[in-house]
Formats: sequence, C-alpha cells, structure tokens
Amino acid sequence: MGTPLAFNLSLPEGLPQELARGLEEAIVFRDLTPGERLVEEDIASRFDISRSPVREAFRILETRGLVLREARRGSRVADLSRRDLDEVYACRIELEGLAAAQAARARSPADLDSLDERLEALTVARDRASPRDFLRASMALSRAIHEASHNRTLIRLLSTLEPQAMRYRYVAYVRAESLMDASLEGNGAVAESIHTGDCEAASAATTRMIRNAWAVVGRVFDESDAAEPAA
Amino acid sequence: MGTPLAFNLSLPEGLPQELARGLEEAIVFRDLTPGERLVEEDIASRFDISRSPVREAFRILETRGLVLREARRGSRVADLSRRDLDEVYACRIELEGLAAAQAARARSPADLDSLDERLEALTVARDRASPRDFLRASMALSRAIHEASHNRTLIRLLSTLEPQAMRYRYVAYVRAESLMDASLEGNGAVAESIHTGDCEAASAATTRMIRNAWAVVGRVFDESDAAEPAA
DNA sequence: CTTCGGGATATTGTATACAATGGACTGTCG
DNA sequence: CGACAGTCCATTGTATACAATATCCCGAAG
Repeated sequence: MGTPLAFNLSLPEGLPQELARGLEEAIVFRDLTPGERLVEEDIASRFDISRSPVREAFRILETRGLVLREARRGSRVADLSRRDLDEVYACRIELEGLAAAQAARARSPADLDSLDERLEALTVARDRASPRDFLRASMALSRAIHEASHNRTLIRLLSTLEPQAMRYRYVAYVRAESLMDASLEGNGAVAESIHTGDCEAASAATTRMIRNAWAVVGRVFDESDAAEPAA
Repeated sequence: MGTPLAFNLSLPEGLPQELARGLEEAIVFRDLTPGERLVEEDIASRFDISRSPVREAFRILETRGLVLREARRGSRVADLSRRDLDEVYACRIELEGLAAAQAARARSPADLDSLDERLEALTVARDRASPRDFLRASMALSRAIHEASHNRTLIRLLSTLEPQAMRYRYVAYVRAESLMDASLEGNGAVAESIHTGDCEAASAATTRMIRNAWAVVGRVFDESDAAEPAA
C-alpha cells in the first residue's frame, strides 16, 4: 500500500504532465501494482498539491491505458493480462511498422543523428544489464524513431500505446535479461534500414522485431504470475 | 464567433463526456471553425456549468486531435491541413485494416447482426443524401467494426483517431456527395469479408477502401479552401 | 444463518475562489 | 513616427468548498 513515489516535482511542462510521468514510471516498474486503487486525495496530499492536477494526471494515464477510471467509483491501476498483451502487440506491429517506414522515407539528418545517439545509449544500458535503464533507453530510441517519422498523428497514437507495452516488456526483461540482447539487435537492424532509406525494409525489420518480442514476452508472461488475479 | 451549440445536456455517462461529444460534433460539422479560440469560461457560462467539466471536455478533445491546448495560452480548434489529412489516413489504413481482420477472425453473431444493422442504416442515410446523417451513420458502422474486433486497445486508439478523420470526410462529402456512394460500396465489401471470416480479405478490402477515400478526399480538400489560412 | 434495509463514511464530481501569467494597450522617450 | 517600458486585463492553473453517490457496516427480521 505505502509506496515510495518520491520524485522532485519541478514543472518544466506543467504539473499534471510531470505527475503523470512519475506515476507512469511507478506503474511500469511495479511500484504501483496492478489493480491498486488510486485515490486522488492520497496522491494529492503525498505531493502537497490539490486534487485538480491529480485528476488531470489520472486522465492522462487513462488515455495511455495505464489507469482505469469508473464514474464515481474511482481509479485503479490497469491489470495485466495475456489478452491485453496480445492487443497491444497487434497494434504495435502496425503503428511501429508505419513509423519506421515513414522515418526511412523522411531521413532527416538531425533525426538520424538522434537515432544513432539513442542506439549507442541503448548499447551502454544493455551492458549495465539493468532492465530499468535499458527500458528507459529503449523508450527513448523508440520515441526518436517516432519523431523521425514526422507524423504528428502517429506520434500521438504511439505515445498512448507505448507506455502500456512497457509494462509487459519490463516484466519480461526482469525474468529474462537475455531479451535485452534480442531487442538491441532488432533495433540495430531497424536503425540500419532507416539509414538506408528503404521504407519496406524498415517496416519489415520492425515488424519482425516486434513479432519476435511478442512471442517471447508472451511466453515469459504466461510462465510468470505477473497477472495478479483480480482479487 | 457566436455559435449555436445548443444541445440538451443529459448526463448518461458524465457531463464532460456529454459536453465533449457536443463540441466534437460542432467541430466536425464546422459550427466551430478551425483555429477558433475556445475559452473555458465562455463554454461554461453558455451551458450554465462550471469550468471544471469544461476543462475535462477540452482534454478529451485534445486526445482526439480536435483541440490544441497550449500551456497558459488557451485552447483552440485544431486547423485542417493537407499534411494532417495524410497523417490521419496513413494511420487509419493500418488500424482500420487490423480492426477488420480481427473482426473477421472473431465473427461473433451478435456483432455481425449489429454490423448488418448499421450497414442498412447507412444505406438509408445515403438515400437522404445528407452528409451529416451519412457521416453519423458511417461513424456508427465503423464503431461496430471496431467493437467486433474485440480488441479494446485497438478500439481505444481508433476512438481517438476517427473524429479527426471525420472532419475531412465531412468537407469532402459536402462538396462531392457522390463520395457517399463509394463509401457505401466500400463498406459493403468490408462487411461481406468479415461475414465470410476471411481476415486477409477483410483487411485488404478495408485498405483499398481507405486508400481510395484518401485519394479523393485529399483532392477535394486541395481544391477547397477548407484549410483556413492560420490567420 | 442469511438477507434485506438504513445510515455512516469514503471518494468522486462540480462549483467557486484565488494565484499566476501572457498579451494587449497606452503613454513616453528616442 | 517608431520602439519600448509599465500597467491592466483576460484567461488559464491551482486550491478549496460543497454536493452527490457508491460502498461498507451493522442490526433486525425471516
């Protein structure tokens, strides 16, 4: 019940966004557990703020599939399930594939640099073998690819889909650290295709990477008890 | 500036949702014009409610790509542009295709019935030749397909993408009513594939339909002055 | 022992009050 | 006449107060 959730709340882009980011990390990394109730007043008092920004943060998290809100019944952390996992990955294949293809088409130099940078950071994170850091780096790389597509609508959609996927990836990485190698390799192939400017290759590489991840993450999930029985 | 926006605000599912629905219609059907400022207090007083639910409604519309919110600078109706149109349609091809495929795989009897029903309603709306009614019916049919996929994540993503597409479709239908025939025909083919249970056919039919629509809607848009110069 | 009802309580939904900030206006100075 | 600083105002962001409702607990009746 009592959770750490301590992060300095500077407000470079709005308090609700900042709070949502913090809660998102807490959910992804299981500081907040699936099904756990989220009471506005509790969060508010914990950070010495009012319920207003907390409500907005909850709404943000709802659009990211991390929190469920039922009218007048409160909010709770979304459960993990094999079905949800499959849904998320089916959608990811389509959207990430499109993002890679469009990134390969655009191929803006600045974006390619950013991409290489993040890929390098991902390699470093892999060597540290910390699922947390690796996932953060992986998220950054994904975002770089999304940005490189220059498709704002697609970016918007993916920004509401990726956090949901992160939860399953985290569970998998913790239980099977070797997965990080596969992810690194897959991302390398994707980055290369984007550099080449071959849309179809980029899309195919992405599709393949995610399909592989889907299979492995799904298997690990089934073998784990990550799916907290819904009480 | 002065806009009608009169709808009875019953609350079967929450005031913000109800309000968002109303504002969404106003935006899609151009009662609220692209770029128009949306002032919380104005909307609130117009409906005799406080700013709280209005703020939430704005946030909902932001996630649907209909409203832009800039920190401390207020909200405004999102502009229409050829670029945005292309972004939306590129995403639609992927997600609608997936939805149709998964609907064809599930093929739940109840969903198939619902689908036929909406398709029938769409035919009726076409005969009335009212872009507004046709678009509403088309939206209902699309939603039925989405629901039939039984993929909640996909439904969530599409529910944030479709309203944005509706704006462009409305512009096109008004200027080229014959488009409605094409849409009706395309949807018929999709429905048939879903009935058959052929995933690939359903996906292909959907892709083809949207690709066609993209070309035509885009051309009509370019020929129109729908893209209000951003002041 | 179970089930139904009533009230207390916890929590959300809405309204209002206050703070902070960005933009416009105006008047002055160059 | 134009640039610029200071002030005012419109509007959002946050906090607090109040209303409404779902849930829980308990007691009584069957």
